[in-house]
Amino acid sequence: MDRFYVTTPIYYVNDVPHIGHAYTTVAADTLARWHRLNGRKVRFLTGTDEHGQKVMRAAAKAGRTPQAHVDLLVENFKHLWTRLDCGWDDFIRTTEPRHTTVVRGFLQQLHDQGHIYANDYSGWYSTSAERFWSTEEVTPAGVDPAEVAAGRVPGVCPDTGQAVEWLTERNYFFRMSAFQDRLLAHIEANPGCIRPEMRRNEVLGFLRKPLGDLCISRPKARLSWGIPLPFDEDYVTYVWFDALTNYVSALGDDRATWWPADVHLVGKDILTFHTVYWFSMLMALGLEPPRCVYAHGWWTVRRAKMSKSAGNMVDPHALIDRFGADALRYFLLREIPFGGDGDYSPEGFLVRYNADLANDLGNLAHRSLSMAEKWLGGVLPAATTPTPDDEAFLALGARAVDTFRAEIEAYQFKQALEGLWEFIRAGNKYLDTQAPWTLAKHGDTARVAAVLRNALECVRIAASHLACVCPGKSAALLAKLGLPAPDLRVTLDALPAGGAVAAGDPLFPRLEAEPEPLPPEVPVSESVPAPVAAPEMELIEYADFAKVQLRVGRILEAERIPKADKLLKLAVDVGEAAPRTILAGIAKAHAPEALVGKRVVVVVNLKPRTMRGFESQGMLLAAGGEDVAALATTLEDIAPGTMVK
RNA sequence: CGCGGGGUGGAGCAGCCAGGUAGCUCGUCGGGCUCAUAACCCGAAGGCCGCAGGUUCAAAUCCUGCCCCCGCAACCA
Repeated sequence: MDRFYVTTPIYYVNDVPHIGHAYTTVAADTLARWHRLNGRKVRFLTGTDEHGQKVMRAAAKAGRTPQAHVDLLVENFKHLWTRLDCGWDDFIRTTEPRHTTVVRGFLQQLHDQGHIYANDYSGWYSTSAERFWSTEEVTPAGVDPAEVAAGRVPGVCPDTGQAVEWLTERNYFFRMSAFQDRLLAHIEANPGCIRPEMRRNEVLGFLRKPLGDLCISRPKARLSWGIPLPFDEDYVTYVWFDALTNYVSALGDDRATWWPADVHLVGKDILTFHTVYWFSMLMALGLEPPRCVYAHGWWTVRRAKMSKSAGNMVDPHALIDRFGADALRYFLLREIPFGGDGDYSPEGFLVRYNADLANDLGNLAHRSLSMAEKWLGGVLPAATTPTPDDEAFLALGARAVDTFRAEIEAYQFKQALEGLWEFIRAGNKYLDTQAPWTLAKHGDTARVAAVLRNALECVRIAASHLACVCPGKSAALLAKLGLPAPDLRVTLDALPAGGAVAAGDPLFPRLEAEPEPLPPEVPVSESVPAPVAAPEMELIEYADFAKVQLRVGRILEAERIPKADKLLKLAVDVGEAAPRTILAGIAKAHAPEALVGKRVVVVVNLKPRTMRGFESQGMLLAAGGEDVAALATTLEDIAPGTMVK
């Protein structure tokens, strides 16, 4: 098995790349570099997912054709990967003919083999959300779904709150259910095929429930920007069927060489698609499932979820600007266990950078090289017979390298780097113990040479192994040692005697915290060349606004609702005979008792809606996103019921 | 009882599956060194391993119950 095929997901081209995208890609690139270093044939695939409604809308707003639009946007990703030193072997775009041809071929094959059937699908369709919902999903809380099914109570879209209509639509389905048993058997027989183990258990749990068939078509009338079905041009291919196929379509004629993939790296959010859907698709097509799907965790920012609305997306470009690509790559892989969630903060980044890169590694390299310049004239001495101390030092190196090798091949980057750093720290300790500066004073030039040479071999071993994690700095460091390429051998006689070495500037200069907060929470980097479509604002007439009736209200009572984290039940005086019952999703930001007596602004002519068994007779105005609902109020104390306009 | 993850010295984590001296990084304090990027090396302080029971010669580790936190789901008109 001397080949290694690693993939990232294809990223949705309409997204602005953030630290999460960078994470997966850096991990994949590191694996690719590592296996290449070890002489294996490697193929590293990444790419972009370019179909779908969002792209079409964004293109329309920008006044471009969808294709022209994605041609522009794809550069966002390529540019970032280039800056991050991520050297893909292949970059697949789902709009390329080499991809669409394979998708259509797969669909035709499954169709011919009877794995695809047409069926009328009936369900509640929400025009606003552009999707179907089940009866349970559109049933207002506290209502018997049977009432909705019978048409006595109108259903509402859970996403948009708009009305839904019962629609019957002909669609094509993949008989995924037929593969349930085989899927289960495969995953049980191959413990390593879904990792970490926790994720595998999740999938197994999912597969123990009845598995439905997969709708793999969308009527063109609703969605035109996609790959037409080969056997019915009135439909386009479901986005996941399209997207997942990329891992095979990118191989072209080399499929026999590279399939099955050694590992698909994915985020935990798309695990089901990459296991249940993808495995069963491959089984139906007569292809092997990938050897491993590895689901990693998510990054939070200062313990908060990263989201566009919170405006805390971490922009990799800003971090590269300040710390360099290699430091970012190191941080991503070293900071958190691969598989778990992790937290990013500028302070944490700085600590990691200074402690590991500047102090441990950078300083070891710099002090060793400086001493070599000072006492050896910058010339590498010949290797000598190691003393017991030297042997012990080398043994630590061997152990560190063993750990590094084993852990990285098990996708445990954090542990791999921790292992390597034990040797780097040991290098600093070795220098302190051997104290070449004292030896130099006593004129023991032979031992000074031997000690410094050994320290430089340690630097060489560390730098060589880091070639996969920090390719730029690794090359720079090896160049200081006079080496043109990494040399992974764990010996004390690898460096060529007589070679010139020079300290030069520190590799990772120590950085102080900036007085102003570090800048990585910029929403969109200016260094991204491609434009991002500006949000287009629809203008309305005054008459439209006048339809909304607002009044000042005073909160009389407020209480939590059982089993609802976000919902508060309020009694609000809006100047009417009786107070209104209003449900508001503000429980995260406001304690009920603190709300009583407060003035709020209420929409009084909104259709009542039942949630959690209570009818809400209005809506409070509030600023902010999900968890930061700042309630709107009036500056002056004014009587409940007063109109607001 | 919706699903899952987690509670270990000031911070972040490992150890738990295969019970038996509680380990690492950062921080703090003291010392050393002076080759080096105020870096490096040594030492110390600091933990009843969420709570309560149980099994055992022995529990952070196994079992039971409870409490708390975080995701997802539900829920934000």
